[in-house]
Amino acid sequence: MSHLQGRGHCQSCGIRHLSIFADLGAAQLGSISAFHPAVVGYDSGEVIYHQQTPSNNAFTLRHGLVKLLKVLPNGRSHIVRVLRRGDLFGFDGFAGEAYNHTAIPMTEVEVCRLPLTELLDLKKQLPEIEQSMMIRWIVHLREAEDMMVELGAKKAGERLASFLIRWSNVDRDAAGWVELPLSRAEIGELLGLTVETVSRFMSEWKRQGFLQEQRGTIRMHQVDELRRLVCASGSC
Amino acid sequence: MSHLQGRGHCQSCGIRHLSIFADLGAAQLGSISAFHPAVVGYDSGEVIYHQQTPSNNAFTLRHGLVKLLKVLPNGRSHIVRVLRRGDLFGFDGFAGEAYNHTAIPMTEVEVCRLPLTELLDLKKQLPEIEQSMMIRWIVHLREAEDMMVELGAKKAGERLASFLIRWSNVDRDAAGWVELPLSRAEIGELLGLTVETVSRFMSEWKRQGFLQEQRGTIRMHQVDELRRLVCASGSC
DNA sequence: CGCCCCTTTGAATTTTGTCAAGAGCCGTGG
DNA sequence: CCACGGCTCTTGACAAAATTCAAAGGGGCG
Repeated sequence: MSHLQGRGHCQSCGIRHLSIFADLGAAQLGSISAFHPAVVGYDSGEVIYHQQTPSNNAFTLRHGLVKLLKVLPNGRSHIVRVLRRGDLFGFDGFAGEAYNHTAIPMTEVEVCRLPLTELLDLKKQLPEIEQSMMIRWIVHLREAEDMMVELGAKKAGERLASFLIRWSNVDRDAAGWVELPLSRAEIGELLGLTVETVSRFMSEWKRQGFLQEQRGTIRMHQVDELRRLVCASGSC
Repeated sequence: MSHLQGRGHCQSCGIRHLSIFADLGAAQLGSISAFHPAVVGYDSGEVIYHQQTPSNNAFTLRHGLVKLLKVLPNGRSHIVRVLRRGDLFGFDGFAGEAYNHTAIPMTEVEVCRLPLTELLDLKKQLPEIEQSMMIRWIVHLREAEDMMVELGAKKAGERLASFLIRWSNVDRDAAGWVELPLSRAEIGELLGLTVETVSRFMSEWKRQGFLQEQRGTIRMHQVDELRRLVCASGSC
């Protein structure tokens, strides 16, 4: 069950450097000292907010992973984005709109709940926050464009390969292992494929030695091989 | 060939009400009186800017249609968005990034070329502009999310149908006709389909009387029929 | 241990893409 | 004015890709 964990102190927050408050100087830090967003914990699979529900709060992800997904009336669903530490989400209310997607943790998570009215005030007062949010929007837009190309112009193997390559470029440990806490079904929902298709390619690549996997952790053994094989002729 | 048509006067601009300057009050209009963006004309098929090129100008589309597309190294390409009158585009430079896509007119067009440095100043001075740009980014992000669902979770017929339905909901004349200045190939690039697939569905629907077409203009004769047929079980 | 969920794999089927050819349309230049 | 070349669009036949259906294997957890 979700539970309030208390009030956050943005100034001393451990992930402030990843948040929209990252660029505040010492002088501006005082301005946010009165801002104590609720820190809320959620279990994997709970709903942080639901699509088409009024958007009154934005959130910053403190740790864990969150998926943003859209569900069609017929039950099919598509994951629109996977969020990481420091990501801001749920700000549709800034444009006067309801949430456009549903936010669900894929692991245990902790988020800061930021009331939009307060956040709007802060944003107006502090140009650094303004700027930081603008950059995030532009970057997300770019990522969304890139994802549309993945979905629209590439085939299954290419999509999966470039997803894995992208994924394994962050948080990879010294030995090259990366946590991949997505089920085959979730990878499918993200890439517009079925579970079976994802599974087939993964198995094939494991057989060929391009990829290793151990309980939710993968290692790209031969990124170049995989890239060459699947992204041949410049599709990745 | 593209050609400079002179300097624009934002205050009296005919499409100001559609632009990021729409919400300025009489008082603020003076602030932009010194801002005279170049007005530039382009022919269909020219390049306004090219992906991976430094982004120093944003643009506002005055009339005509522009497609934003991404080309993969292997030549495959995908249309990421189709712009209409009043749309702002090419602002990647705000995030310090090169253009993420290529902008090409699909008709003769006229744009205002807005130097990012000047636009940034205006944005800082006038909260209305700030606000207006923020809302646009959020809305684009929502549209991008919706498009990802189209591409990832729907099949050919469903994508095409919902595209046509969306398209015909704007600029439809009294008799129900809408200009559709996209070739089958372009519709395909937008929806992640081949020319042939698009053509097959269109022909089929014309045969069935759901759709009429005359030299670049279409009419959805029985939107409900089409919706029922193709979007059965709630996919649209 | 047994249950449940996730994954894998196979086989059949559907969907979409590919290739090829012909039809329609339009503008150019003879 | 008409013929020609270069387009886009359409259509068919076939191939490839991906989904669907079905069944079995595996691992974690109560």
